[in-house]
Amino acid sequence: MNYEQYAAKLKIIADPKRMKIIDLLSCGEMCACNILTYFDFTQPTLSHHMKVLEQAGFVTVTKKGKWNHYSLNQETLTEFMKEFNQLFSSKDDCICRNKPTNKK
Amino acid sequence: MNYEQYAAKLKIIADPKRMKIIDLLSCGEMCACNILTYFDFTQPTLSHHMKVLEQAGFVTVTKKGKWNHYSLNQETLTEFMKEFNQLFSSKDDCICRNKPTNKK
DNA sequence: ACAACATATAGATAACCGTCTATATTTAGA
DNA sequence: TCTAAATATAGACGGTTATCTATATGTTGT
Repeated sequence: MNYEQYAAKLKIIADPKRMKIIDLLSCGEMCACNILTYFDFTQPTLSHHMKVLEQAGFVTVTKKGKWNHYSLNQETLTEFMKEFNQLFSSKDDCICRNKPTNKK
Repeated sequence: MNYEQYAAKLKIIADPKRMKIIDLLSCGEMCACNILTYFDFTQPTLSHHMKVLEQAGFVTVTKKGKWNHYSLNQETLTEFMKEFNQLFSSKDDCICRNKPTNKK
């Protein structure tokens, strides 16, 4: 488990707006202008969030004419969830099994 | 699911140092000065991280003499994981089931 | 070709946060 | 009671980021 790497992915999810976007997409694809109706921020802000989600691999975009259709990347999400579930479960290679001698 | 509330909790976990602290505690309690030996930041910084983790309920502290002994709050963590697993699974009350008519 | 609509980019701003140094507080032992 | 060790607090700083306005780019239909 690479802390830096996984924390970076978690940070992308740990935003209420992006969480809501993922929830919106969980039942099927939506175009950007439709997603936008669920929020009170501006179009460039949505564009920014979608780019972040896309670059992290959580979301896939397909351009149809002037519309961007977004959908969840289930593979990435499933893998991400699996990693998360292992985060706090005890593991053989846990660093705490290799502690230096306790001071106290 | 309250996005603001859950995102706030997620943000606390989404820090590589705090993730490592949780990993360290996953095999049992440790005192602050011992945890500190695993990092290259200063003691006040650790104090800050522990306070954040404690206030979020992820970690419990018991003071023994001059030492602070920290341990994971398994109840909170388990509940937190459960919520996370429901995050991206389709739900009856998902907002996407209540979409306004698609523009396109 | 032009108008209208969907999206992207650039640049600015304000808030948040992880970290530091300096210092205070608390506790144990000599 | 004095010293040393563990921890907490205060305040400052720099980097990141979510947001905005203004504008550009791309696409469709008339």
